[in-house]
Amino acid sequence: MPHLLLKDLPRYECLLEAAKQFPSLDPSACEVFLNLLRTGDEAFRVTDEHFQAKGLSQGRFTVLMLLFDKACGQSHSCTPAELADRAGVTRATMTGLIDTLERDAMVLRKPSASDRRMLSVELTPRALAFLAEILPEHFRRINNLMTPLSENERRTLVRLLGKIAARAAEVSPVSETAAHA
Amino acid sequence: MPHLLLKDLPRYECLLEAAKQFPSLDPSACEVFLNLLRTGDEAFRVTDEHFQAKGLSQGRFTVLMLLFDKACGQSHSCTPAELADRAGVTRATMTGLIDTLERDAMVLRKPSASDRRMLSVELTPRALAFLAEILPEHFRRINNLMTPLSENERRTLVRLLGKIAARAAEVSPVSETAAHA
DNA sequence: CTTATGTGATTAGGGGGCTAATCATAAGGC
DNA sequence: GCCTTATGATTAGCCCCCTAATCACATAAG
Repeated sequence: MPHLLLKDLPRYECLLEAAKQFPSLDPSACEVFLNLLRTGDEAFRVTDEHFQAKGLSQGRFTVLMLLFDKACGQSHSCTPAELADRAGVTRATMTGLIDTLERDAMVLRKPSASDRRMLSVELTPRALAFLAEILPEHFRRINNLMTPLSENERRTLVRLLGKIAARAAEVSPVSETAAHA
Repeated sequence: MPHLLLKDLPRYECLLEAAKQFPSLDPSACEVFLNLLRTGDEAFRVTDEHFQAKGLSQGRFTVLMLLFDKACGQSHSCTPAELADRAGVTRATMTGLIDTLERDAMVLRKPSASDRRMLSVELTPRALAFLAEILPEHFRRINNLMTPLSENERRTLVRLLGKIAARAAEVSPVSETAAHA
């Protein structure tokens, strides 16, 4: 779901104007920031539109992909805690996602033999068929979105985004509290 | 609030591997896509962290900024419909946002004199003082996030993001249905 | 004037995030 | 063995987003 954002980005001249009122405002930094958030949202929307048409949310898609990745490896299952950790959501949220996926017969909860506190979550055959149906179109949408960029531009973009992401990780590291809770 | 996303991006080799299974998967396009969404989320988090500490959400901040922009111009107020339109959310959502802002004494609802269906929403002095307090730190955080990029790199990044955003607007234009509902 | 239609705001109900609290089971110290 | 502590999953309750339905008022047609 897109973040709430100004639909019309402030124009550069407006930023220069506002900078007079707020000395700490750096117009070029703000411009990058606003464009980054908006483009991220637009890109998200392109794929989310497809998911919604198929009755999927981004959260449910992520869970299915994590389990699909597991299924391609050796282990066929995963605990809710591991899924929450890898998806970057709380365990409470993962409980809710698994609830709706189970209701839609996409996953199965199975008790763990070794530790009776734990569950193991598995994809159903229905989920595998569903993913095989939607993934090609998903990738096509991503390709289509990126067609305006040459291979060279893609490398540049990834490099510049990486600089920002690395800086963000320094400035406000993802808290480890969730993992300990 | 960040989109639910894989915390650990698939590495490039994994994308190449997965491409064998899905012919429609273009590794470089996917790489840009995943980095864009993740970096957008990280950037969002840097500012949202600050907002949350001040008891603000992104949605409420956007509404305050829209009204603040109005207040800097001539008109001191705005209808909920206009706010919803400019923020890119539904009117129902805007009703909820205004509810919580009014509860926190940040905005006032006033009946319109000319049309008794309409309201006008105004910032309170408390909101103005609040914005004056938090905005400098908000801009500082954005500057800090962008320090790794030179002015040249910023221009490049904005240009490349613009290409994607333009493509997204072509591929899946923002529906006008919300405005008509 | 009366009625149909359009438009502003709201409400009702659902999804999906979150935190904090709860409950069952494990594991370790005495 | 028993009690404390830690950890897995869940529940309860909040916020913010959505769509669809509702209500009040304006406006135009007959």
